[in-house]
Amino acid sequence: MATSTEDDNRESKKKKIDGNKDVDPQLWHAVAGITVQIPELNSNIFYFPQGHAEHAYEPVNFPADIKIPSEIPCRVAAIHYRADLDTDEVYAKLRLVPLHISEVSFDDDDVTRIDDMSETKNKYQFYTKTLTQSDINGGGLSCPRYCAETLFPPLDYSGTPPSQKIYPTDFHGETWEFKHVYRGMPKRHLLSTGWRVFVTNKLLVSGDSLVFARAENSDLHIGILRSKRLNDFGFNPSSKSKPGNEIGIRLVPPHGELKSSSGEKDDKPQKNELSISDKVMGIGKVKAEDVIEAVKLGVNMQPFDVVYYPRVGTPEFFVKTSLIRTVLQIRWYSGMRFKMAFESEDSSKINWFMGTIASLHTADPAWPNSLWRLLQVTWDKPDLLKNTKRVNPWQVEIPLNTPSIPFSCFLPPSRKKLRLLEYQAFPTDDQFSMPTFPNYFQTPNIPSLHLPETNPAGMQGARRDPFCLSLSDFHINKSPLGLFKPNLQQPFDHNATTSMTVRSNAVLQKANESENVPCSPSEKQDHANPAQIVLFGQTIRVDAGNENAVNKITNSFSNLLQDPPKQSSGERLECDPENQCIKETLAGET
Amino acid sequence: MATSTEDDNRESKKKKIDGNKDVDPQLWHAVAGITVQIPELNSNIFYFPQGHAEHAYEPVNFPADIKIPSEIPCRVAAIHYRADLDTDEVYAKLRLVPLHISEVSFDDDDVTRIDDMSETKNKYQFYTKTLTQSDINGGGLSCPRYCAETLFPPLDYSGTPPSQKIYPTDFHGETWEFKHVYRGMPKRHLLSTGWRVFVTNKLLVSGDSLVFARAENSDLHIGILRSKRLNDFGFNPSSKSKPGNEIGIRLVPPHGELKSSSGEKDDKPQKNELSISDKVMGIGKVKAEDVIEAVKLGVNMQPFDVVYYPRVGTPEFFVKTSLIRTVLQIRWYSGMRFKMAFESEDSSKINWFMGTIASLHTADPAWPNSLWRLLQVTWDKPDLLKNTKRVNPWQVEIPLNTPSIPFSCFLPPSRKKLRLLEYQAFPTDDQFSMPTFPNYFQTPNIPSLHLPETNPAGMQGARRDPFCLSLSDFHINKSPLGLFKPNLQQPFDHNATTSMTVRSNAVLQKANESENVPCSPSEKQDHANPAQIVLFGQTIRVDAGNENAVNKITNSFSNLLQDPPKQSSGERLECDPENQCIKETLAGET
DNA sequence: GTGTCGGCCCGTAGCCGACAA
DNA sequence: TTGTCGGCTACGGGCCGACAC
Repeated sequence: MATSTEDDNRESKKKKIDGNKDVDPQLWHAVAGITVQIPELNSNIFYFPQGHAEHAYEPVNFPADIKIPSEIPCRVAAIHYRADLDTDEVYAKLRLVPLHISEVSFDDDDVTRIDDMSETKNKYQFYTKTLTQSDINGGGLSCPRYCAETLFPPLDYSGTPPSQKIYPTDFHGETWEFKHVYRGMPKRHLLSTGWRVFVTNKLLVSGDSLVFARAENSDLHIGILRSKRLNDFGFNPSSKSKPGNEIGIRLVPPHGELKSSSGEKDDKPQKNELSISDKVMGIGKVKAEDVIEAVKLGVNMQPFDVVYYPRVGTPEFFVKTSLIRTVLQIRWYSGMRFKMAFESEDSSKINWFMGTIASLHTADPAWPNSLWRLLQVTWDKPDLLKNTKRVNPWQVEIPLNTPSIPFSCFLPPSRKKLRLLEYQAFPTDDQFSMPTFPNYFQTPNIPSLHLPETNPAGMQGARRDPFCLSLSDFHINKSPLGLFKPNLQQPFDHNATTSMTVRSNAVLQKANESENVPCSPSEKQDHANPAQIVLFGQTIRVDAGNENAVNKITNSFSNLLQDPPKQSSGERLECDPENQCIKETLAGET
Repeated sequence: MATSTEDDNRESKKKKIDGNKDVDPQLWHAVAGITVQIPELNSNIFYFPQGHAEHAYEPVNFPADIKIPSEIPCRVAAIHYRADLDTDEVYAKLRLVPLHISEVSFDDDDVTRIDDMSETKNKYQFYTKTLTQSDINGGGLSCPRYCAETLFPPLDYSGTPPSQKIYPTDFHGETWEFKHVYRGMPKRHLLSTGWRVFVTNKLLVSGDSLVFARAENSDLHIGILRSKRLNDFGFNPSSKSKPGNEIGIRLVPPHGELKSSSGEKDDKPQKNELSISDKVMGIGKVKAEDVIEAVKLGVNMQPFDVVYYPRVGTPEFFVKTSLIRTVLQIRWYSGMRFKMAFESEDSSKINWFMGTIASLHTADPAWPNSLWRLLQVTWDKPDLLKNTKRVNPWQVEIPLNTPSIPFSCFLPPSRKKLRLLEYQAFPTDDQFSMPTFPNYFQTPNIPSLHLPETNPAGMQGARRDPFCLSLSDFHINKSPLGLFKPNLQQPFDHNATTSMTVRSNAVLQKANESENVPCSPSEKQDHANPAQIVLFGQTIRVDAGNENAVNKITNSFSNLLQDPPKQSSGERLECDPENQCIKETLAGET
């Protein structure tokens, strides 16, 4: 439908008919946002009804007659990566299969991986351009040389001016036609004819980003990454979310089909009119009844589907079990310093914001034991984040060398085991004992955890601690946006913050080792011989690239429960961030 | 919002905020369609769940666990006349209060009328223009001289060319600005600047009608009457309703907000794109759950609200009790000739179609005793009405002198009472004995009816029977569209059809007496002294203008039950159509 | 190398009278 | 009297190089 010339017989049109087809996961992630992570197929997660409810566009009144747990352990049975037919907004549809407590694994490597290697491969070359005012209002798109020369088909420069047609396809398989011309003085690459149609059709505004992706077969794809101006919970200073709503959820009626400005009822163009970004960002996308239906099925141990729109901005409501385990291994206290990642305004990089935990309160009295938005926080720059008052513990990172930590949480390495009693002697009365999750950890196959501590002294002052993997590493390695790398490699000031990660590092398994700089950047690993380990009676195959993850888990447990498992690469031991950073356990030793 | 000049301080904008306010009933009726009638406030009606379900845009699955009657008697406790904020489509919201059988009145005059007189007054002058292709595609609206000179503010003809701005307000209170210019050779009135904006905004197409209304204070109003091209149940030959659906209900998903053509995803204008008329007409507007909710409340004798979009085209699902009584007094049989009113394609007049009752079958086996769409019919011109197979008995009129009536249903006047037994001897095996409604009629205050017959011999061949009021009269008198009168006065060929009305004539109370030609057109009535009558132990005040209705009812019953009530104007007695036309009763005499 | 600006050109929306039914 | 048509015109979309950061 976008290609209007008659001489081409490329397939256009018709694609909209066959409903919503899946988008390539790499393309999907390229526009989902740099902070978005979707659990692996078959991995175990905790599903949070509260978090799901935040994704609804209307208030969710959970039925009072059934007891709804604050979280439901599930297996991820299916993942569909898709794009909204109206807005192009990406979303993921996950099928979750509730698990009995006895079935829950907190180990990332219990996942049966299907085609892990194929996912690892970078099938695309990406370029992301944030649209300027001139791109929108002017006659065409000013296309950076790198994008034109690297991703577009080779241009015959003999023309006057040199020009060609390019035919990228959007996430629905629709093909668009643009005139690509090299002209001006000095010469530059422009997309002229066809660009206006695209802007109008996709309702682009300046600040939105365009993602070009060139597949291996030279096919060109085009995706849209809407501006996060009005993003999650008032990150933006001009946020319109109502004051007084501590969590900052905006409840608005669902927006219907998109209308272009020219289709508005008003005859004057309205400057205050909401753009599509406003409609996409910060607004829940699912129906309250869908949330309730999902919860009901989950409570009854029935499989259920959830739809997750990452650009809505509220956190994921499914969290890997391993990450929850990590969270539970941290002693949280009020006054604790942390940093948290936010997508930058042009969505191209991550901004880190420092804050302090003000208190630990459950967000909703209906779930007195929930981890959801457990942390009530204050920010060092409160004006920028004034509507973000509560965050999830798995969203934050704990910098190690922040001076404001009231007393060291890192105990000497000799003290291998701590009793709960000792924690209760801590002076901080906001100290939080996880109320529900110990139930999971006290099941037979997940014994109470007592993790080892190491001496953090050696880490102090390190410019980049080789023993500690940070969220920034995680994102560098995970992102298929290779072109973002220059930005991502300086996500925060390493002079000031050496980090203890809270987020799951299991994604490291997908990392390209050459980018896995913290340990031994120049050292190539042996991919030939996957090792096996035995953990809790389970045989786990250690794929190349998975060793880190396995090591982390096994190290975490090994000091407590059994002999150190076989190490496929011994030098990796000290690279384990959890071994380094997670020091405590909550349940008493059995 | 429509008024864009700065020099005016009329209120514009802002009106959309305060939700949906009521529209003046006269304005409302002007665009609801010429055949639409809404019962009076406080009148008694029967609510038909089946009919309500036809107004849903999705299949209605009534709960199987509760017994749902085919009709529920109700009092009309509130009426809101409104216009859809998106489409300008008019709709009525009625609050219905279920009645116990003992409370049901079949008498139009049990209604407590509030401000009857104010409603009677014609507060507006109307003009309706059906839009031509030139009006839509050309630069402006060709405005008939009558409309411009009668409804618009007086134009100063000294200009070159003479022109002014006019500021009509639509049904939402939004004001629009049009340049009204008198130019061309020969001179004519045109709306130029501003017209295009209105067409685009309201998504008008040729065939739609524009209703101008000038209020007494000279305020100008503008309403939209969408084309009925795709109207009720395939009246139009090009109807897109699916074959095989006998009733012809189209079940389509709800349409979202309107999109103008320019807002469509496709960059090419699509000729096959549905216009707003297609979206408005022939498509249910209410949710299935709303229907079910209404029915549930009704069954439990709780008040409930219903929303009725007259332009959807399926019949009203609330019918005055008096009309139902009339229906029950007619002996229906297969082979019976009838005529039925349909709105003409340009909505300006009524077309009458002749047909024959094929059989009497309940439309849905779930309601074996329902009157809803009881009549299965064949049409004299079946190609035009091929999807209208079933109609409600109260929708039709029975012409008296049609030769195809197999035998006279009008018995001699001396036979004042008939026994059911006699009917059962009739040869027509499709003869129908009303299965449920006798329950209502056998209640103490509505005794079994035995209505008088009069000799129809005198009526045969009458050019216009003074004793029989037809549907056409009804519409002439009811319609506030005074300008339609020239069309309406010849709704069908009086040489061929003298009619026995089936439709309620209670609306006569609103009639302007000077238009009430059948009886004594030149005679003015005495408005000074409202009379009272006693009927079934109830004192009924006979307002001026209500006498006809009261007379009809009282005459109908008087011969059976008690002494003739006081006649406020004796010469009106023979004017009663029911006295003339309703001949039979179904229940045996008690 | 690329964002922004002003100019120019061309397509078309919109207004017009001519003409005919 | 008013529907339709073709022409004219003014406006703005869209493409251009100049220029500056």
